[in-house]
Amino acid sequence: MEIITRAEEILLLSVWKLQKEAYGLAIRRHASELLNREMSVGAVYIPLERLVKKGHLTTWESDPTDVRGGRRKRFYELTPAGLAALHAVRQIQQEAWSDLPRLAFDV
Amino acid sequence: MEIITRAEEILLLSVWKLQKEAYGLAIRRHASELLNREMSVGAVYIPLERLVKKGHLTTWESDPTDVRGGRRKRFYELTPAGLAALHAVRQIQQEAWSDLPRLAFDV
DNA sequence: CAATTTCTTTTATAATGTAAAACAAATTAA
DNA sequence: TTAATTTGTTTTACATTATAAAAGAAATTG
Repeated sequence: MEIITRAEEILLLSVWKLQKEAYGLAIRRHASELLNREMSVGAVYIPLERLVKKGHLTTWESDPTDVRGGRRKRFYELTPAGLAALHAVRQIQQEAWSDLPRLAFDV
Repeated sequence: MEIITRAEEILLLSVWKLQKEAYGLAIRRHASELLNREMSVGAVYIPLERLVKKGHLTTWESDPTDVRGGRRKRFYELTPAGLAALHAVRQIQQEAWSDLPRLAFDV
């Protein structure tokens, strides 16, 4: 199992969280909130495309809705492989953060 | 606060964990165990050097010991800034992993 | 059909990650 | 006293990932 990067983790979790509203700009907004800084558009779409290619996400283009102007949305959904990758990284994190000794400062 | 990468997180936590034994190859061994794969030498020393430059680690070269052959060790220690960076990333992780809805599969 | 809105794609570059090779400093053996 | 061995670090060269900014597309509204 290839370990995912932090950007990939945040994007996969954003897709998971947003469920039926997981499209590019909404993912960008959510991920930006998690990170407390505005992500650029490219910093979202390019990793998303990579995650699709790796099989961690599926994607499709929506039909136009009659609710708004603007271009069609591209939606994303987590695959079982994507979920497995998240579980794997979670496990590593928990292991890495366990049994840390006291420090000389700021304990 | 610049968010650290996963490699940086693993290396900082390894330094923290190893305490007085935090030198290059020992860090490599520990981080490799955490990730369940052998990290190359460069994959450790280069990010370590970057972390020193960013102020997240301090480093110094040991005196030779009379216990073994081999070159002197370069030790590393976490700085308060490094600890703060770890706390920051930890907080983001906890937020990102909270309140996730049920999935259609493998729940 | 021009203007506006919402959204995605592309481009170009910077930063990070990695393997492999080279190099260095110590001890031990011949 | 030097060759061999051991342990460790540094350098090099390249692949992958991250990012900002610009461009392009598809929809609605005036």
